[in-house]
Amino acid sequence: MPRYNEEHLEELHDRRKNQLIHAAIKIFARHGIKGTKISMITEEAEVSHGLFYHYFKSKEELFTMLIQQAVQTSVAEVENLLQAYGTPLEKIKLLSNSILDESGAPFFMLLHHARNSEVIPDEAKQLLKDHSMEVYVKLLLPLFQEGQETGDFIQGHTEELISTYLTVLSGVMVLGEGYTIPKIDYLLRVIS
Amino acid sequence: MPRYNEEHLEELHDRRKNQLIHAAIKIFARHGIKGTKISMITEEAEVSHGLFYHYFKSKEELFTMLIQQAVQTSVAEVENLLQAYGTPLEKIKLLSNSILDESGAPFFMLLHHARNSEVIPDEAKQLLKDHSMEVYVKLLLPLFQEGQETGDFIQGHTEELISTYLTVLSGVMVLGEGYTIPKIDYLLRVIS
Amino acid sequence: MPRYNEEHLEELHDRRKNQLIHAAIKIFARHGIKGTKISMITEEAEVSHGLFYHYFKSKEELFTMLIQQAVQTSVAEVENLLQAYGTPLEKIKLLSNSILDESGAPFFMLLHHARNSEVIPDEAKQLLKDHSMEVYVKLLLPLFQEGQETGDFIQGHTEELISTYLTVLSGVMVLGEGYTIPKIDYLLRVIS
Amino acid sequence: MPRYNEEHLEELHDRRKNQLIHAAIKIFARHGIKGTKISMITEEAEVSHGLFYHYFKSKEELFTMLIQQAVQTSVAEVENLLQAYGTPLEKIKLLSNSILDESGAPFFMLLHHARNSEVIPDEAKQLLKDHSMEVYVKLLLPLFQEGQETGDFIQGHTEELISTYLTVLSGVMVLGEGYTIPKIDYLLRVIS
DNA sequence: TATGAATGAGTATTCATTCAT
DNA sequence: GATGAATGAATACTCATTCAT
Repeated sequence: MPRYNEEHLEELHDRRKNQLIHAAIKIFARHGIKGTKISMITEEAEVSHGLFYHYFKSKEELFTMLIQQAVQTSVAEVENLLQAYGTPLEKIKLLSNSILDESGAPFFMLLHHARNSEVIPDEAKQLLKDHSMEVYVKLLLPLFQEGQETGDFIQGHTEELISTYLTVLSGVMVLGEGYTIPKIDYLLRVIS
Repeated sequence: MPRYNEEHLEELHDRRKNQLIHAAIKIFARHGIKGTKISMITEEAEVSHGLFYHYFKSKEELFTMLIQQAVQTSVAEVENLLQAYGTPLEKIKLLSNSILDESGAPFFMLLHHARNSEVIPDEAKQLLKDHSMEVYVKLLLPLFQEGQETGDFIQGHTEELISTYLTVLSGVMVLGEGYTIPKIDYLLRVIS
Repeated sequence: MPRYNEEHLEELHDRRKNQLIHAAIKIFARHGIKGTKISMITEEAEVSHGLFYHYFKSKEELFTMLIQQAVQTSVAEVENLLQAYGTPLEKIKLLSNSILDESGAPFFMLLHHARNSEVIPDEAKQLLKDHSMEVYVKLLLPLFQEGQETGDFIQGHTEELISTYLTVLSGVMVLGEGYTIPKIDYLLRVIS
Repeated sequence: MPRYNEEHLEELHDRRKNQLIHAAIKIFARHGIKGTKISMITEEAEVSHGLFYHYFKSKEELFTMLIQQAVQTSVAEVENLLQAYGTPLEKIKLLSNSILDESGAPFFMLLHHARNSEVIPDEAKQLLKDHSMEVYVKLLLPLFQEGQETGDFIQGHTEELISTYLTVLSGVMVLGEGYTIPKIDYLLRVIS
């Protein structure tokens, strides 16, 4: 048996783990918790199903972890956006684009499944409760107010405007196969 | 020989069946095929689980039937719409409203689950294949062309415009709890 | 509602009951206890499945009753045979014929299923224990001894001879569809 | 990577599978398809019920497979017999013996249940249709013709003679517990 | 009586999880 | 670590039996 040094082993460990995580995101996003079998994940990752349990304690634990990551990442992304240069419209366009490209979808689909699933772990439920639309509305409020002042965005109830736009964005992201993601300029018409 | 008339029996039969169908739509819409247990449906309908199998052969059969109904109903609804009086914009507003109210959501969610489920019966898969966005785009094409001519709708690639609007509508419908359905006038901005 | 007199009603009752019994014999004979559903019996008798329970307490009770009848009838038949006129060979030919014709088969198949079934009621098990091959061997012993003396039958261990012949007869009766019942003269060669 | 070699694993797999197959033959032979529960098979094989489904897709699939094997094996056995040395009578005695010993019974009982079962899979039904008595009659025809010429067997319609003997043999095999298998010389009297 | 809707115990099957190798 | 055999809790489905009409 060849001997690897510690570092190499750890790297291998992480690679395997990421392999499984990526597979899990993909499958969970499409099929939800109940709809995905461990074997679907391990087949996607091209490992044996037994190996799953070397890296994660259970299906639920992994699901919860992914939800947690998704929540954290998304809030961070919005916060970053606010620091960026540009007009409010440009920033929202930036945000929309970062969501609409391929990588954004699994995040929304994961949350979507979490929200509509009977069986998600309590911990995940709590995460979702703390992660309602309101959080984003609050974060984006200053930006939208500024946009309404500059005339970038249409007038009207600001919170409602934000919430509407995010809902449209979320909906489009959640649809999955069989639908073409709309061009961003169409979507921006909702608010500008 | 029975003491009550056949009609009564048949009516009873239909009532029960509808009770179960409504329960099933509600549960399937929320949890998908894998996520719904027969017991969830029968509890919702307040009958024993055994009774389910007096009315349907299996969970899959019922699911397929519901998909079939949904597809048929929706096409019929759009066709009806085209006959209605009013400007193109008014008609689309009518259509949107009939979708956005409570009753429309389960239909979209059902189709959504069907599209993303691994386990749906072959028959249902075929139904979905024949029921792509294209069908609706084709149906609505004359209406949108007219709308573009009258200035009701924005200019540009008509098919893309229809497809975009339907995608936005579908997305919003699919989200389920935790999101507020946007006001229709916001959505109409996408095309008008 | 037309009123029937008592007698008529009773006659109707008996007719129905016999209808069900005949259906049950036919179905039990072919499919055994576990393999026959109440609905198979009631369909054969062309009544609703609910009616079954107006006449019999349970599937098991009916099965046990049929076994009991079968046992009693068969012993009686053999006893009658012994009183008949004719040589031993003629008598055995008579017996064989009465078994090999259509009506005999269900009896053997019923007993066959009872013997090989895990789930038969305790009462039926007891009946079978008391109704082993030995009973018939004992009944037929004098006849066969006489037959061996007259040269009708071959020499050898008499009980074994009887038991062998009855086994062959039973086996042939039990086969059911897909087999042609052999001509009796072939079977009689076993003992004569 | 596994520490033991593939061969070992495969051998283990086969051993388990055979364990289950033998248990299944025994139980199916006695109780038929409907009468055997998976738990009866797995208890006989001393494994958990879940393991059954690692090796077979369903109860029906296993049953069909066993029927198929039985059919194939039996035809092969008869064909081998024809190549053996000896007089026709000796060959038939050989065949009868190989059937009458313990191992032959389950085969006949399996086919018997398959023929009389309502619920056997279509595939199994087809197998049985192709595997009627006629197949064997045709195979054995030359042997019996030779036997009739040499005087080993009695004169008369050859096909009928074969079919009768096979029926007697089958019947005896199908009876199961409660009957003693007759001595072969008695059975051979039917044809010699 | 006669019917078929309704119930629930019993069985088949699936699949997350454990564990020997 | 890696594999896949093994287990058993959870769930789908069947069918004998009851009961309102």
